[in-house]
Amino acid sequence: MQISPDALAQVADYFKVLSEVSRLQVLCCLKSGSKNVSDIMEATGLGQANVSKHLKILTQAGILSRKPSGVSVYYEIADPIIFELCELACDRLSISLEARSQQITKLETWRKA
Amino acid sequence: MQISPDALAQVADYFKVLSEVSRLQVLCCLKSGSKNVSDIMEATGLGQANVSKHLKILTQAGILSRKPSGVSVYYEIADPIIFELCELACDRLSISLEARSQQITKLETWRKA
DNA sequence: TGACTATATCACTATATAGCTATATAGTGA
DNA sequence: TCACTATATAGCTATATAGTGATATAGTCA
Repeated sequence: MQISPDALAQVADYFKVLSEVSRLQVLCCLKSGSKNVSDIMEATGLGQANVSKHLKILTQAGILSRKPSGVSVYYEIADPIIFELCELACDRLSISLEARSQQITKLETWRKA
Repeated sequence: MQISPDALAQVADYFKVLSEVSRLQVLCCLKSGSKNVSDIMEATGLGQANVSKHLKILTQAGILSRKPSGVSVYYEIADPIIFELCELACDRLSISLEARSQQITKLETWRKA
């Protein structure tokens, strides 16, 4: 193993941030542009404390940027790379779904033979 | 929100598989080629039951393929895309490390001023 | 200043899972 | 068949964290 566990831990932490549905929902609803916390709550249906917590995690990971404006706070995507990551993951998922359906087809062919 | 939480859940699950140091260690040690469970145990230093569990998770996610051979079982990377994912994550991490060190530099410049 | 609103944080519960030990299963050679 | 080895699984504990309700903080307007 050439890569140190410490370095891998950073990568793992980064993926962990992206491994929660609620956070992905937040990212999706910010894809169209900057929003404040109330907007995000409405768009995602998540509770206020919960949204706040997720926003903090995403911001600390460098994925979102935080811009207070008057009494509210606007968040926006700081790092569009995450969408590339998500697309890669989606590609992989669609491939594996295809593979699965091919297997099912194969099984059915087998059963009929 | 256009994307259904169900679809996001699949993406989240995929990232979750990649969000554990032990599993990244396994992937790293398989980057050079197929290995059996004992080899993986030795390369990673993980316990047998634990390795077995992680291998199952990675295989079910479609990331590894499993090939029994006699009394042992060889695993190999089924989907090299994961390394692209990891590289993207690493790029992002190095960028944020850079940004952080720039901020520190900025702070120090400020302090000296 | 005080009332009001938006956001952040705290304290808690419930759930998920990494890692461990012990055990089960499967393949191999006597 | 039995003994042996490699891998998988079951049961367990400890830890992490998502979500919630209550509270704290900060900005705005009267």
